[in-house]
Amino acid sequence: MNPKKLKHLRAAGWQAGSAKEFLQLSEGEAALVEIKLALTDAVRQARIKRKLSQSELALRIKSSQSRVAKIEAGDASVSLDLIVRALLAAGATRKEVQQTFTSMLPVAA
Amino acid sequence: MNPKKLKHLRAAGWQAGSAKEFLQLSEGEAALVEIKLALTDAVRQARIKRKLSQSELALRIKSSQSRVAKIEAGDASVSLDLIVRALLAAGATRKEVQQTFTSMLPVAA
DNA sequence: TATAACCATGTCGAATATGACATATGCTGA
DNA sequence: TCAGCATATGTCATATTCGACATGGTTATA
Repeated sequence: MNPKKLKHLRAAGWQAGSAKEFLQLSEGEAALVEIKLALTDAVRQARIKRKLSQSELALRIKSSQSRVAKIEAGDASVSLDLIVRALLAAGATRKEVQQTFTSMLPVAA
Repeated sequence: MNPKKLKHLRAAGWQAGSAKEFLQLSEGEAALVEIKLALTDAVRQARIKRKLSQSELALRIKSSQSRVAKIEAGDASVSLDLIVRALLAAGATRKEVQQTFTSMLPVAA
């Protein structure tokens, strides 16, 4: 399975359920991917809202422009830790992070 | 200060003995730590609620009992990715996680 | 006591994520 | 046209995180 295809699948309009089936992800894995995507979208939105460049955001999290680009591109090599650090550094409040995160969780088990 | 949280902070690599050093945490770093703590608490609560042992949960995420113990202990070597995988595998619902967040001390921003 | 189930903690080689760097593309204003 | 800035993408040595294992503590049941 090639995780990099995820971005292209999404761009092509694939929905979560079908992408999950196509990539043969387990329920938990699929949910984690969806959570990550929601948070990476939030990173880009927060960064642009604050008129920060990727380089400026990279400085705040002591990382590099290329890695910020990978965060926003949904690159498979990026950890959830780094995504959340970037989101907070982009000015999102912890409450916003919590809401973005929990909104992606299942309503019932 | 809550001794359990103290332990978690120390495990996360911070010296929680002095307020001076505590203040050297950036807003984002502090927020990330608190988010992680809330989620590790949620993992344990969800696991126990469903009467799973650490070994059984470990099986579900293809990990080991020792790593599940470290997740729940807030060990610094555990990634946010793994915490969330465990949370999902433990069958946590949106409401449960929201309640775990809410049970934390309210923090401005 | 003893046996078993469960959990905590330390260690270690292997696997994965990291920042840095090079370089390409695209866009905008002089 | 072109210079400059922002962003995208690939590579790589290093740092971090991983599962696995060993081991000890606690509790319950016989």
